[in-house]
Amino acid sequence: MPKVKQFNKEKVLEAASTIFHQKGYNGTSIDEILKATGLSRSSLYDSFQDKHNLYLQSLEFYKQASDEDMQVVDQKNLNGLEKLEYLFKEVVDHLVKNPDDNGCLMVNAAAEMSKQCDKTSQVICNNKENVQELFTSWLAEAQNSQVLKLSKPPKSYGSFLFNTLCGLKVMSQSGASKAELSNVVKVTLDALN
Amino acid sequence: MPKVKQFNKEKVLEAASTIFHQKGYNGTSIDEILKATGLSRSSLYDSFQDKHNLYLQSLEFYKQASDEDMQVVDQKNLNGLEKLEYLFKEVVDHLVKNPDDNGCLMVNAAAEMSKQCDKTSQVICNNKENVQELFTSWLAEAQNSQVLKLSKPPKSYGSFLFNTLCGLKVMSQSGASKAELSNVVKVTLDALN
DNA sequence: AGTCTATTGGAATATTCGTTCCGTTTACCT
DNA sequence: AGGTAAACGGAACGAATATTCCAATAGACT
Repeated sequence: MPKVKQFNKEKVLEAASTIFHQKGYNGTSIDEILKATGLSRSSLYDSFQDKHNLYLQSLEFYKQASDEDMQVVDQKNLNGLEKLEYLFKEVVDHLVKNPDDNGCLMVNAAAEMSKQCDKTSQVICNNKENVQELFTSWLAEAQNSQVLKLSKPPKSYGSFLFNTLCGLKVMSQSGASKAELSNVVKVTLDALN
Repeated sequence: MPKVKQFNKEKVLEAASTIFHQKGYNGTSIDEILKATGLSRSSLYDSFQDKHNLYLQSLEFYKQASDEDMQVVDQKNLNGLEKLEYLFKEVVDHLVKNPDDNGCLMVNAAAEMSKQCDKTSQVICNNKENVQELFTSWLAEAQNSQVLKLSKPPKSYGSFLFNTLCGLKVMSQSGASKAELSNVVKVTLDALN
């Protein structure tokens, strides 16, 4: 075998997803990507084909990472409602503490790319379905264990909660304070009755 | 006086805001703007300074137009809750009927530009405050006329409703159906108790 | 030890980008 | 009617863009 790779694919995708997150697809140049990832120009094209492909892989990486975050919450010893409370609190904290992150890559990708790139919109759509299903399962669990008494099917609230989540990520980009975001979460969770 | 302008500034801003809406700031080239607006290259730079300035003016135009839409709803002979119902129904209808529009320029600008351009984020922030205040006033009216009995201050629900609105515009970009969006609106409005 | 080959650095390319510039046009004013 | 100056059309500019190419490198195999 020849010379061995001097970069770690996961680290590269993490750095790439961070800069795409901050500046968007069209707002990020190859030179910026090279600087952010430490990759050489040739390695980027050899290993990731082109900018667009790297973007898609970065999106998938980001989705996978946030999936894992959610799995961690899911495996905590909490009831469904507590999991929701925990997750939303975590989201608000993260949005407030990392303003440079620029909200949420998935939301930004939906805004910038969903109508321009079918593959991007597929990732976004899959993410939406996954998160909604997880929320729905938490709600069903809370209902089964009599923590909640929902007046509508859990699925209705699942998409409602996902909608709130998307909203939070936009509002954090629109000058909302932590108090405001926390208030939105409170009103949302109080609506589960 | 010299030769008279062959374009209408409002029409130009409308066309420009449409294409920025569809393709974003970085995704739209000057050539595309010229084609969309019918402007000549010189007229664009003579009258709008540069691309960035045209973008800001387009944003303001868009904000003003949506302000006017809201004023129309505000002046209808409806109580506060009915105004909310009417507006949200209108938003969902518009999002579903105009998929090519690409959601909402204000949301897309928040995602793409808020961290890159202070002037953009000011417009976005102003819009947020305006809409929240209007929602809050509708809620207060509904409460005063005993249409609603809110368990929290109207302002709390004002930002909650704005958050839902932002969420809808992201979800419509994420593959949500009209039924799903309508469901979100229903759950949201049912939460006003 | 020497060959092989994936990896790498960086020059080079062709396009596209936003912007400037200038000559021409044309409606208004005196 | 003619001079004036704003508006226009389009060529031209340099900078930045994404991508390709090739020579140099260096680790793994025989």
